Amino acid sequence: MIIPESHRKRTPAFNSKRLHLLAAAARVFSEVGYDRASMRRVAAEAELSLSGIYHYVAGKEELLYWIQLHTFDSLLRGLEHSLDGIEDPRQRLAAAVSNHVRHFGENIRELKVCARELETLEGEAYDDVHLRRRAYFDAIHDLVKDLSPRHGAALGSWLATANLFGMLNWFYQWYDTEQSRVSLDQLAQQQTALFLDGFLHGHVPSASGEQDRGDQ
Amino acid sequence: MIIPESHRKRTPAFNSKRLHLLAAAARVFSEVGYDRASMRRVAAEAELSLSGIYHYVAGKEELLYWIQLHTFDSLLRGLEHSLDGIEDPRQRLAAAVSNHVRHFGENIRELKVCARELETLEGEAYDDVHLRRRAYFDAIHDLVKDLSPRHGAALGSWLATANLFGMLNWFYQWYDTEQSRVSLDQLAQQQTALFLDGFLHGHVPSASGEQDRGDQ
DNA sequence: CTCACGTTCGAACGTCCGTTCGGAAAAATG
DNA sequence: CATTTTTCCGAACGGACGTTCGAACGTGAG
Repeated sequence: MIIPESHRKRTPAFNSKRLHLLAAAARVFSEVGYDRASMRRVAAEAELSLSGIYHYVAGKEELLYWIQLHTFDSLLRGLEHSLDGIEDPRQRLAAAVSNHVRHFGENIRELKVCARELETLEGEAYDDVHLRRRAYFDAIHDLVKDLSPRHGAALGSWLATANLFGMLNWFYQWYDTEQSRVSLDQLAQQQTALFLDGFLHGHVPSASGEQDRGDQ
Repeated sequence: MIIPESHRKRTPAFNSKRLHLLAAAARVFSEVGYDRASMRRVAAEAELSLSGIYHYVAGKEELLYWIQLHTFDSLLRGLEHSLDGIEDPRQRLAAAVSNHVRHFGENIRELKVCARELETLEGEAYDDVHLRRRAYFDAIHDLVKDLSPRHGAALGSWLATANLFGMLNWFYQWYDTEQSRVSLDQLAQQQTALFLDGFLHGHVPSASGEQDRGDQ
């Protein structure tokens, strides 16, 4: 996991095939969880033989490692792009939430794996992913700090940010791609309004959305 | 898992010993996750032999089943008790949040197992736990609906409740019993204020608390 | 074509896991 | 006390898992 990225000769399709494998692994991991997911199942999903996997990655842990690394990188790059040119702190936070929700909607399997398996990796691999995770958290935390609420004894910005991540990351527990009646845009708007103004004062331009499934 | 609760003769200490076993299992499950937790490790933690476990439960799944059932029952009973005599919708929600946070603080291992292993059980066992989970969600949802925010096009109460659970349940990802600088009371107050009035308008009576650990 | 090397695979290995089983120890029962 | 039943355990079984290995296959370079 030291990412030596050994420079052996490789066929042109190598990288795209590895991405295909990672996507298949993300599907399996998100469906049954990392521990219950077997390499045999991943192989079947990737249309590869069991041993064929080990030509692209060194082992099961590395599958999770690359999935998480790519996802956090993508989240952070998307965030920076989303914030470009926006000055108003409120709108900047709204853009960040929108970016996060959009990523969740587009790559729900990878995000689910990231949210659920935060403590699975160990050693260098964990540290490596944790660095990205920390950078993303800090970036959002900075946005929250820039909001500077009027009251003197304000809510703790760190605690508020942690709770914001709770709102955003619990998403995968209840969001159902098929039967959801809220669009991702509406969802982002509602979550932004809820975080900034609360349930009592929050409002969104258009109609509200509801679902009908239960949750803890 | 049909809970036949066979009425064989049992020594007086049977129930307390089983609770001791469940607590040990909760410790192991919360530390390494249900799938990585081995019955051998649980046995060691419970100061029992491996095969001795099977005198108290039928298998590994039943350990998880009882932990989750007891926890949700305790949450729901605590909620009903907390709401007793309180009329104001705001204060009722505050009491609910306080109850949830207190349970988390006191039984963090069990709650962590509940939050993390929501989709692990299958069949009747899942349904049985899901019933309690659903009842708890509905109870909180009712409190949210009773808040009746002033604006016409309000935020969806279902979505808001789901996000509230996200705030509350993400807790275990970052709360560190040892080094936390926020008391559980302060935490509950801040989370209530954040949900009701948002980060911009929320305020709590006493000082705010901060931590210094990173998060996704 | 020939050769070298990236790619793929079937078969197998060693390990760890959940569970079972028969009997010993302990406790309850009379 | 004797007898029955609960409680506890060591040993082992069968299976699933991650990984390895050597050989076959495909492909591009000389």
